[in-house]
Amino acid sequence: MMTMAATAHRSTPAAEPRLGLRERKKIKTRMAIRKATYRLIREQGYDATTIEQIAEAAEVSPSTVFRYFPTKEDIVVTDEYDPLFEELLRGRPADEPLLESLRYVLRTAVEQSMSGEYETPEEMRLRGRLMAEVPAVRSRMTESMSVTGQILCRVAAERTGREPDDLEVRVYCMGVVGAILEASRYWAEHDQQGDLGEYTRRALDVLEHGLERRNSEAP
Amino acid sequence: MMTMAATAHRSTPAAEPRLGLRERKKIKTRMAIRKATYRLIREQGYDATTIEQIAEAAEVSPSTVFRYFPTKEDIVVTDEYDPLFEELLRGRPADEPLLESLRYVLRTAVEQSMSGEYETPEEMRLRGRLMAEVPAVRSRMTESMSVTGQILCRVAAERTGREPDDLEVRVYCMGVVGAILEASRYWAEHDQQGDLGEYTRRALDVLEHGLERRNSEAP
DNA sequence: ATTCTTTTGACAGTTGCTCTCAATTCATGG
DNA sequence: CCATGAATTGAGAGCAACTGTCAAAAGAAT
Repeated sequence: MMTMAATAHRSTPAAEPRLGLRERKKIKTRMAIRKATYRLIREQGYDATTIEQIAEAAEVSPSTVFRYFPTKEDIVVTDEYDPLFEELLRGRPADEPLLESLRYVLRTAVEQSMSGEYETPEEMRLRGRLMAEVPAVRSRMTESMSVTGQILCRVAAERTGREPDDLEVRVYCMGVVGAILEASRYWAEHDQQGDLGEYTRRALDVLEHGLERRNSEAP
Repeated sequence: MMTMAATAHRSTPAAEPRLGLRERKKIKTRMAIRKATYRLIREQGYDATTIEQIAEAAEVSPSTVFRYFPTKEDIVVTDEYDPLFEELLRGRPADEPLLESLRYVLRTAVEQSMSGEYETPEEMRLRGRLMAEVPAVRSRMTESMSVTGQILCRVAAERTGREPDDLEVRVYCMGVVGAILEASRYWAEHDQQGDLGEYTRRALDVLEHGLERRNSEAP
């Protein structure tokens, strides 16, 4: 999930000697492909950047690129925050209202992604720009959010004692996801100037109170 | 908009002699391409159907197919109900709560599309199946819904006296759209057995009252 | 060192999609 | 009815994303 945050660089380079050489190499090529992609897109734009160029810049074969990422959009979009999202969400008390939990989780997630701990601010800005400008990327990002929606469905189902496939549960969760995604798009379209955290907070307020009520500025 | 309904065959074949020969031919080839596509997909599946085959079956050149539809998904997905949607919506009294207006509009739209007036039930079923089974189609359909969301934004903005680009307006509308889309998906995934009209009604109920309240069965 | 497994690269092929250009078809005014 | 001009089409070349196969190379296990 998260639209704005992704690509966790959890592995401090020489940090986990438990992993075999193979695993470490995989992580390295994965990062190499992404780095190369980011650089090339920054230099010449998304469409002008071909898989071949990416492969050459990352010093792998084109086949390898496709082995690591099913589509070109995925190189940019792929989002490893879903597990964190679920963990944070399940960490909240089960009797807390779902929107309240989301307020906390989203605030935390935004803070973390803005802090530059998981990825550089430039990478974040670039992804935001691409989300706003390149239809294919935007579309892929929406798909990605629907996976997050499924996680939300499971949690919501548990809390309300329903099935995860329950119509009401699914509808509610996709409504929430749609709203949050739109807040992110708003942020991206406005040159990422505003405070994304505040936008998502306002998004949840709207979900809770509807449109009539004016922007509540209280915490 | 509408996910379930599309492809209005408004033109009774020899109905509008006001249009020039050119216009009429355009409409005819457009329909021919779609008919051919539907038939081929029904016979051999979506992926196995190529643009070349479609062109041959519709008796036009491949270039012409692309001239009429920017992508292959669009042949299936393209949805001409947005104008109707906007018309119906604006026909409602301006002081009516937005969700109430939507209830009416969606009910009407579902009825019309189920009645088989605009397209055959088979075409509708096929589109539903593809939406559930083919990722590319589902994705394109989501994009299409976001256009509907913009219409909704404009109307919502007028009614509440805000800008169409207002964050709250956009978030609210995309929440609504996400919820409705999910109801349609639910319907499609469950073999289109249930009552789509009821599903969308329940979707709006959830948006209004949240998840806690149990399925209200009263009108 | 040897086998065995995983990962990789080379390569060929398919398909969606774009672009250009010449030929055809239709609309229009004389 | 015909000539002129505009729109529509078809043919074809070309590009890039993606798939599949297969043999070579690299890491793991004995």
